[in-house]
Amino acid sequence: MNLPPLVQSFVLHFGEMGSRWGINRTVGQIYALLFVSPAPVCAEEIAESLGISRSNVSMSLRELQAWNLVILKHKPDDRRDFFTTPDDVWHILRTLAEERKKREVDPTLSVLREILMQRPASDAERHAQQRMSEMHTLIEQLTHWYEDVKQLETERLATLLSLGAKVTKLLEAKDRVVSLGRSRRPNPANKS
Amino acid sequence: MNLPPLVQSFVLHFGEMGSRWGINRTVGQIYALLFVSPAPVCAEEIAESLGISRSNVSMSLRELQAWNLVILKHKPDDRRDFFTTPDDVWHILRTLAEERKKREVDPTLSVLREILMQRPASDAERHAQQRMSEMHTLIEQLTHWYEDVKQLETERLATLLSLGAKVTKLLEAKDRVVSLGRSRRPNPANKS
DNA sequence: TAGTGATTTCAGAAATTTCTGAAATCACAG
DNA sequence: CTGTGATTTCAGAAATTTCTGAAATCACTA
Repeated sequence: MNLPPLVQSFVLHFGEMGSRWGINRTVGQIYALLFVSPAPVCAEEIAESLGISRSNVSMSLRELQAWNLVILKHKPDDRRDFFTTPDDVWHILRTLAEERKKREVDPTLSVLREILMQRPASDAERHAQQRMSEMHTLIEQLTHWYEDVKQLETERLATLLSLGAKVTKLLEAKDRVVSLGRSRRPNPANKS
Repeated sequence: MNLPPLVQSFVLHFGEMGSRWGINRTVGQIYALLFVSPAPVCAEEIAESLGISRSNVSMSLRELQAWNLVILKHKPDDRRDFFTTPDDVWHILRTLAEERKKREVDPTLSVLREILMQRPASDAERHAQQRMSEMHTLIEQLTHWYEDVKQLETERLATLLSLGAKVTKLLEAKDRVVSLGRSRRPNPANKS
């Protein structure tokens, strides 16, 4: 591996990190390299920079493409493919979230749903279903929230993020306003 | 493996899923088994139920304990350890988030910070630092948000979740109220 | 203190994943 | 068509991870 030292630390770290997720070392390293490169890089150069075989690069790039994490570029009068990552880190975050959901959450949800359809044949199964149903409910809540907020434009999302828990303050304020409204002009349709 | 069919599907799925995260098949299976079991289970019984060696169970339980995902229980007049998962799925979610952050996010943040302290020795390094700084900023925003909302009680958190993107509506409403207030009683300290 | 049963450790076996080099395929130019 | 260079595929090699059984340790009792 022959890279500027600062880039090398980053690449190596992503390699190690990669294996802590499901992706492997090489894939992580390639991604890191592309992320910090000032211009699109061709496969040959990746292999050289990281000191790995050409074929390994080919397979790892395929993997990254399956994750929608790299972009193909071309230069005029050059048949080779060049690769980059999207510029916008928010965009990258969204892709990552989407892909991980697809791979990790969706299959679990569908298994849970399937199991919950079945009729329990014993107390043990009845209890197990109860637990799975709790899990199912939680995951559904989380994915609904996700589907909802992922529609937001980045700017709004960032605002929301920076507000953090302060939004609850806002909620309280709203509640106060609403109940204030109610006490002045009580709504007979409201049972509480 | 000799389990009620419905439990078995769940356990097998978690095994497969496990390897898609960083944890291995056995750890995933054991966790799933404990999660749906009506009462604490001892190591011997886990080994039997899943058809794996006693020593493998021991090591995997150790791993789960490192993740704070299991609880030890004892029965009177029984020296053996019995294991369960916490009851509350929200609590489990929090633990999971905390541990993954600790293992996946924190080390990355610290590597990024370290690299960003260094003086770039070339244009390539300067550009790389620029990119890493974008990544660093984004991750910091996300972790700040996380540190903030994780303090909320579960009930509030659930409310927030179910609101989803609708909170932005609330923000807009607030903005309207604020600007309304301003136009009627302009604040000279406010430059905009 | 010796004995008993539960648990953990750990070296090596087994399984799985990752990586490579050689061959095949592909896309284009002459 | 034929040649050239880029890319992909894939069988097996290499590396890594997971799993086991035997031995060691531990905690407690008699």
